[in-house]
Amino acid sequence: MDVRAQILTHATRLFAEQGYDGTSVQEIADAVGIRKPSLLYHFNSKDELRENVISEMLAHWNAVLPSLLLRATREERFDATMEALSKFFIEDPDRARLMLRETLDRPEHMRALLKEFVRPWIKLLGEQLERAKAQGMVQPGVDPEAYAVQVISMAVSGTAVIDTLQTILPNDPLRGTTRERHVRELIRVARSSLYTDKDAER
Amino acid sequence: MDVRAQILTHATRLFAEQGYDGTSVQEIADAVGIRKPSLLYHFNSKDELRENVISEMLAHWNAVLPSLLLRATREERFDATMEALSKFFIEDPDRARLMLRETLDRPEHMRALLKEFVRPWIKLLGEQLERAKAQGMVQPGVDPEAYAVQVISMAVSGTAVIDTLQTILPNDPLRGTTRERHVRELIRVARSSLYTDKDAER
DNA sequence: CCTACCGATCGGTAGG
DNA sequence: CCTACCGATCGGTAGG
Repeated sequence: MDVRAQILTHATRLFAEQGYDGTSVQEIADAVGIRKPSLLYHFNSKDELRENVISEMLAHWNAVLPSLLLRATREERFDATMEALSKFFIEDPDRARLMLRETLDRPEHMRALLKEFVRPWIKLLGEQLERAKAQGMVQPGVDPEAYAVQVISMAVSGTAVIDTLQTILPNDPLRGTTRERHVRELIRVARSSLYTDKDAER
Repeated sequence: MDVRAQILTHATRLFAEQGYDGTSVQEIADAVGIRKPSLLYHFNSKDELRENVISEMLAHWNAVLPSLLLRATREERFDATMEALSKFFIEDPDRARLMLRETLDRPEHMRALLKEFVRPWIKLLGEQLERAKAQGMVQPGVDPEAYAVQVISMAVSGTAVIDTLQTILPNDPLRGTTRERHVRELIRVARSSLYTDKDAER
């Protein structure tokens, strides 16, 4: 792996764990095993490094998520899609944490990113749900776009904090680990609050 | 208002907006209108100030939330309770943002706080839902404790990021503002994924 | 609650 | 990619 990629990897991890202001350039350089000025040769400033970390992550999302969301049209594929969406974040909680931190630290920047990368998908999903609603497949009370936003935000923020919630949602021999219980309940909640056909559950 | 309270107020706001590491003691002192060493006379260190900010907020919670959660037993009161819970966070989004930041920045500390202040309520709520489930009032698929955690985490993190989500969930003349749509959908999702009696909706 | 001051660390630059 | 170094700011202390 070349140095640039190594810097991005360690910066992503440290920014997610400690935040941008809580992480020094020195710390990242130490993790990579180079001197601070060497790092600043590859990325001209700490801020430029942060922007590259974010945009690299969004690029990864854009390569994976679209194919996931497109499958969400049909009910029988809903479980699979939600599960994949959760898995995408759970397999690397740093993704969710970084997004959440950027939302808290630079709301205006995040607004621009959401508008460009997420809004089109919400709109598409909203339209599909609107049609399903007209056909009576979706509960009449549903606000399709608000629902879509709700579910995505549940998946992201849920994943970001799940390890900390372990204390209040213990492992259960019958129900599985905290993570399993949390993901299963997330999918169940999302599912049973959407479709009309309640018998299709489980 | 005495100086101590002023310091806490401004520190709460600034920590919520910019984070602990993103806020200097100087900045807080400026907001209050005193010199930095004067602030450090009231709170011996920045860390001590942070601890006071957090514990003051938890004290506020503990004065308000218990009475809310106790009302959650009966279905007919569910809407009112969820609405009050959402309103509690929405009326001052800094509360939610601060909690979320503390969870990201100091997960071990937050774990201790959750264990002490939140876990008992989750357990109680879980037991009540378990009984309601035995009576057939609650859907068979529900994991009561996981559900309770899910709903609270939805309310907290949803509130923390709602202003930023405005871009992807626009105001709608028919459905109201972003906040209204978000809160309404949150309540609908929480409600319709819990009870058996679907006709009681709306 | 203030002035004056401290060592440590911050992001970043010069020059090779 | 390194050594050497910069001014600015950090949290915090002494002393009144």
